[in-house]
Amino acid sequence: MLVLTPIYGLRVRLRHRIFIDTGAFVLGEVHSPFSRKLGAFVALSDQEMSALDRLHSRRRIFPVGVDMVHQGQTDQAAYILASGWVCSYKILADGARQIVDFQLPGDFLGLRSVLFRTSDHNIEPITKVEASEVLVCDLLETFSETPRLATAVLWAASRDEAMVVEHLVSLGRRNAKERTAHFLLELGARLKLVGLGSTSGYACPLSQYLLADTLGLSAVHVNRVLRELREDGLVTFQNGLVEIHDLNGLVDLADFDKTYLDHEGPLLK
Amino acid sequence: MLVLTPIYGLRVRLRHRIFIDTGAFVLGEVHSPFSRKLGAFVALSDQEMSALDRLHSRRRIFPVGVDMVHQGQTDQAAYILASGWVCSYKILADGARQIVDFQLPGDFLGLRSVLFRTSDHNIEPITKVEASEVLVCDLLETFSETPRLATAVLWAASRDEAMVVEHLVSLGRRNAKERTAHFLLELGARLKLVGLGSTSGYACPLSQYLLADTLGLSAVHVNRVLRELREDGLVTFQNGLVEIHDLNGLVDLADFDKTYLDHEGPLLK
DNA sequence: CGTCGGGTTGATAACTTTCAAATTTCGTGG
DNA sequence: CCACGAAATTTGAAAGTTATCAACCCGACG
Repeated sequence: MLVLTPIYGLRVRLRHRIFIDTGAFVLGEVHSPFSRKLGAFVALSDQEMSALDRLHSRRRIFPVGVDMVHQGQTDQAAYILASGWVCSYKILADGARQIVDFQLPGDFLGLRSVLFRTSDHNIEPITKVEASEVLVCDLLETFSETPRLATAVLWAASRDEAMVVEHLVSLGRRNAKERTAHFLLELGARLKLVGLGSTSGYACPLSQYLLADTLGLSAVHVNRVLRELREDGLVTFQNGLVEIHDLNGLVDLADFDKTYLDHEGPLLK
Repeated sequence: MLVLTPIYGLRVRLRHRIFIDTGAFVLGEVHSPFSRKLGAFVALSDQEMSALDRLHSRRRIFPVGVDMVHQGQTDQAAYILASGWVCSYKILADGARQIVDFQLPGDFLGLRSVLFRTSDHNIEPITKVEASEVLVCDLLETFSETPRLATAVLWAASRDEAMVVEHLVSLGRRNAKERTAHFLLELGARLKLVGLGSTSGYACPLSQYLLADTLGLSAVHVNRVLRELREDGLVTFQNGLVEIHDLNGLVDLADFDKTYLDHEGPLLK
């Protein structure tokens, strides 16, 4: 049920021509990352699972580099990411960019912007993206038919919010190394939740420039920090692959909240 | 109707014994900052106004320095701040603190934590605080009777969220001076919305330590930055009073989004 | 092949913190 | 009303962190 069949997802070419899948899955054959993630919060029945899958009807594809949403754009849609990664960011007057958050497969996109109508940030695909457009009415209908799903979505949304806050804390009070470590751990925890990674590593399509704009650093410094982390035997981030060599060391360095990593079963039976 | 009668709010003693009120108001005689703020988003009828005022029945007082909410605490309540300032913050393992957000009179407190049940941050009063405890059921009832209020509250919540994001951007991509300027402007805009300040200044009970923990700086550096801003003729922050001497200069320096400052009438008639 | 977008490294500059000490302000008890 | 101690502000000097500039390398791709 959870076998991932790589077909058209982003692929990372490694030395020696090994391919690693970063998020594609075949619809219909397996449950989506979205169901999988929600399933981690609330134990879902088959009926609830299929109610979720029905949300994935209006499938759309977005190419790399073309913004899905612009600052100030109205007529927002909400999406569920099926495969690929996107980032939401803001641009300052001097051209500097700050990435606020990434959305990974299984994440909801623009849930709030729909309510608020206008978006105050840009959203850009990092990789080729497949997403299901979700109409507000469909969502509400699903919620009223299967209320436990509403709980699960709310839970997921709260987690996203908590992550933005943790990101803020990182920028304010962690140094470059701690910040980078924290970010890599968090990414890992999120990916693990949707079956795209483990505590030992994951495929990651982010360039050092993207990392820099996320961590509030310069790309050059990100490079140095990654080297230090590598030399310390903590993590390796090379060729699109993050390998965690010393989980405890990293968690320790980053002051990472382990509860993210550790919940195996659903929180709500 | 909007006369503010200072009675028991925080007062700031200035040179020459001038007192400035920072948030007290007499309940019953005037509408609360909360109604006032929501009124800025959605034009409210008298009936809606009084529906709001009814939410203020369970009044509670919190002294300075005693946390209202602890990290990990369950059984959350939601509050509407009537007077005084509070901050929400996180503490890192090494003892460093990052303030995520301030709540000012008229702000909602813990709206989300109620849903999520446990709080992942601490909340502490900066000044003596008066807040109305709001029961979820009362809130929902109010919303169903006066749906436009739900819109307004949602609007306010979205604004709060946007502010956290903007804060994150500041920490990531603005230097100390820009960041400080941005923060002071934002605070001003928020206070103006509830009638506690104008574009020329406001009373502010924050110490330089609090500022430092907000801006991700050291207290010493905050002090220097404030001096620079003062010497540049932009703002003055002394004796609990922020005076904006060159609004355009500040807005320019901070790359501040003026739409915050400029909406005079309600956005939704 | 040549270009182009990453990645890597060194040298230098800019920004921010830390430490230490003096000064001012504030609250409280006499 | 004054005096005292605690807390907050202010300033200087030195150290640490991160950015910027410049150069070079490498693999992918047309």
